Amino acid sequence: MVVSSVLSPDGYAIMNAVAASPSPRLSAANRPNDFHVHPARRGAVGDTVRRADAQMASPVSDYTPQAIEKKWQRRWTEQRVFEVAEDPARPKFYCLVMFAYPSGHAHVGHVRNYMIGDVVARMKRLRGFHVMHPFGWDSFGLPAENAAIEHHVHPRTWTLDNIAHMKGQLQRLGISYAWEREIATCLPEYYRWNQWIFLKMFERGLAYRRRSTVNWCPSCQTVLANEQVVDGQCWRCASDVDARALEQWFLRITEYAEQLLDGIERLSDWPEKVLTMQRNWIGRSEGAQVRFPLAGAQGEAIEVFTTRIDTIFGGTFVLLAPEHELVDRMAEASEDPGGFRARARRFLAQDRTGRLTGEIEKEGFDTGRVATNPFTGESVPVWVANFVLGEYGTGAVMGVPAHDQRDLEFARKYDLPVRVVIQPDDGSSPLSAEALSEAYAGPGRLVDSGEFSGLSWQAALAKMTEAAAARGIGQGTVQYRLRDWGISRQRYWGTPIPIIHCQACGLVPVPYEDLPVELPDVTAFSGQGDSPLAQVPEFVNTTCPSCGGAARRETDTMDTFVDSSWYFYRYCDPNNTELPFDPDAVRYWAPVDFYSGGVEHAILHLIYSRFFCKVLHDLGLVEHDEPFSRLLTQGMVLKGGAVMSKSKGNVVDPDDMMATYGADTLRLYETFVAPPEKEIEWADTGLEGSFRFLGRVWRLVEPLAARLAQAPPIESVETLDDGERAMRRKTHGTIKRVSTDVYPRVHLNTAVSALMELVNELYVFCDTAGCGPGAPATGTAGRIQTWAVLREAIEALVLMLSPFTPHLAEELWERLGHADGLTAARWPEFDPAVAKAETLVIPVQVNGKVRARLTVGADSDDAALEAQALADRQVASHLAGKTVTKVVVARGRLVSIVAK
RNA sequence: GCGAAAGUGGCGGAACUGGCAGACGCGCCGGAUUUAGGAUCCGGUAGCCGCAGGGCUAUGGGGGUUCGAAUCCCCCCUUUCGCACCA
Repeated sequence: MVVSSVLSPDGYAIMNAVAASPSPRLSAANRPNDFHVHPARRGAVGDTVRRADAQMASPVSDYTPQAIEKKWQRRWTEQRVFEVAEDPARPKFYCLVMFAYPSGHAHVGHVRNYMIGDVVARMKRLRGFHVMHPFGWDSFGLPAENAAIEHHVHPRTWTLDNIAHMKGQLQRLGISYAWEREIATCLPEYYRWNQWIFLKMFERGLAYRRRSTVNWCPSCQTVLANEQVVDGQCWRCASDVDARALEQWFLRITEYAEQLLDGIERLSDWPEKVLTMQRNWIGRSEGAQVRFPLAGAQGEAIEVFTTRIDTIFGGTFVLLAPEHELVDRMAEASEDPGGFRARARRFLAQDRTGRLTGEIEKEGFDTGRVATNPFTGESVPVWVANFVLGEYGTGAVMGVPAHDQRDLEFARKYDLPVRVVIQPDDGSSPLSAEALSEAYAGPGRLVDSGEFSGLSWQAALAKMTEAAAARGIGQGTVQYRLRDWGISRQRYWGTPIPIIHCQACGLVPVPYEDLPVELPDVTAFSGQGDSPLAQVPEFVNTTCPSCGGAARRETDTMDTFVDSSWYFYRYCDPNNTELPFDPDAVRYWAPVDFYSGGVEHAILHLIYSRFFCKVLHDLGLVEHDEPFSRLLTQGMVLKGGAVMSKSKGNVVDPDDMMATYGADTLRLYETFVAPPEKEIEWADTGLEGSFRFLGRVWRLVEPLAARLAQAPPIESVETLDDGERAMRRKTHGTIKRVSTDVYPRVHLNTAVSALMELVNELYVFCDTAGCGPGAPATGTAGRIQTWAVLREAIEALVLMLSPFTPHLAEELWERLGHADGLTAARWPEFDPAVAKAETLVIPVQVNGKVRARLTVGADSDDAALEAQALADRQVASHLAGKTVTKVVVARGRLVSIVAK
């Protein structure tokens, strides 16, 4: 699906939106003219050049980025240089940046994101890889719907206009995207495959329905997203928000909990930080489920989950979550069912808001029922407690106040018994239940625990779990913090869930051939009442595909995280009308080799994508089992200490920067200012420095370009003088550094600084060698090889600069006589023989302090170095009156002398 | 509270496997050029002492390992991020 060729259902031509002219700010008519900062070129390369300048009287072009950038962007588009198709003969590289939510305008924070990907993609391309670098739009979601409600603009119009504008911005930045693979998740050509995958999951029992609570505004009669709840109140009408239980759709991600956890071990190229966050999110804990028989209820028992079965003899009460299914039945059987329920309900409400605000006082009430601790045989009271969670474990816990802080606080508050069953065995004084002010959760030995007394707590864990199983009162089990993924949204701007509700047949999947279930064209968005889709009778009323009777469509739409959980596969085959993607195309491109994006997606997006990958793997559609080989989480761009956002009004627009300095300067600055992972505080002042550098490159290369294009190749090393060999050494040293800094290290800032060093050295070289534009072909030194050396250095410079500043590089490359552009060029080859130093400067330490530096031949042996160091005048003066006890020679690096 | 990452000049940052701390850039100072400003080119720029050769002190603080520590180990402080009644 190519966005620019698609007509949306309401006839809105996306093509028009996408092809809209660039921002008026940049149109030729009103572009600021005062940009011209180089009225004349003076003294670029020292005196020689100035003299030459005067002789030649040739007009010298200034660096005028806007003209250059426009020229090359047009050429790249016309020649479709970034388009790629599968080619098994060439090594592939899939370079991905997180796609964008089309919020309206890109800001310099987005630019930084996309620049990291573009530098890597462009460099890999030059290194001979077949690079796919796609882009697209995560274009469903709440903001479009909010815009519809507030400004009466259709979400589709709002979204597509934003896409058009942002696409223009990205194109003006010269990012090397394979635009022919562009996708937008809000188009039926995309979202039908969300529906397809959903149906596959439904067939496998991975998509299911159950009751779950949502935020409900009683006044607007509508469901609210968390972000629409402000201080517990509706964002629109300020009514207090309620909890309401609805039947909702879930994806059974918990089925993959173990696989998702195991996979983390193999993600060696992900940041440790992200892996830790994912591990915690999955939250595996091993423990046991134990049944506490409920008195007065034939055969019924309360099942509790515990990670500390070793403390069970100290379990003096049982706590139920307010949402526990027993609570309702206990209320029914109690003397005052109404009061009972009211107390439980109060906790439920409190729990929701408590989660949003932070702290809640621990509270509970006695159900009046008792259960039996199956290990002690004692009767223990059953309470309902607000801090026990229905969704974790079994929704019930045993209260062990001596060894759990929350239980202790609870027991003290309600005067429940406390019993110490673990005594520390590190020699500290024994614990007593009465004096206990803090629960003891540390190691120790069991006491007052019947036959288990005397065991270490770890031994007891195993023994007692075994015992529970043997006696039929429990078993060892594993719990996850991870919960199933609720994907139902009572929203318009999302993927309709392809299910039909039939009175007779129940939940009936929409047949595959009827996909997509398209969004109806709702025009009025009030933000009130039922799900918007439920208000469209033509959409809702349908016939059952199974029995042909009257039926209703599901009116929930999908969470937008579904869209983003597999989009990277769609890029591999964006026009497929038979399947979400051709497995062969994905086999060639996937997994993603390099994925870069914001750390804010470290958990949800990345874990959902990993989940989808594993499901698609089980469906036989993909072969690999992890979607992203390498992940880089890039730092945010702050302004005034805050993330840029429209609401904060601290957005820096890249168009403003481009108008003043050009895209290349902005690109260079954002990669040079800090390492990619680090967050940065935006400051305009640094841009000047980057602009200055590019001007310096231009003034170095452009006047010499025509001459260099005629320069011969380097003949032989013997013909070069010291300065020329030194220049080549610098050139190849820089090639080595930049080659590894850009990838795999992705230390883009140090790559740029290496290039700056090269330019500095080139200026000095030109000055001393007399290589001005007016110099004779043989150079002032009469050496034709000088030009050969210079050509090698400057071509390497231009090539290595090209991932960062592609427009400038293309222009200079062309002027250097390469008519076929950088697309046909190859990354410069590093030659270790050339880079090898002829002499080394070796520091000499005496008792750990540098006292001298020796200039020695690169192949001096250790004995010679040691002798030379000891003979040094400075060293000798520091050794006077002392005895040398030890000399360490680190070959090629340093001599360290120890003396007393 | 738990987990993770990070603390280096006036500022952004560099130092790859333990081997010359401060690359590169910003800013600032000086010089050249210029009628002037701007731009450009050249030089200087961690602190302290010294006329100088040179010396001393410095990578959040304190200990340790080592011939040698920004880097490794222990303790502490600070900051940022993530999760948080998870049984």
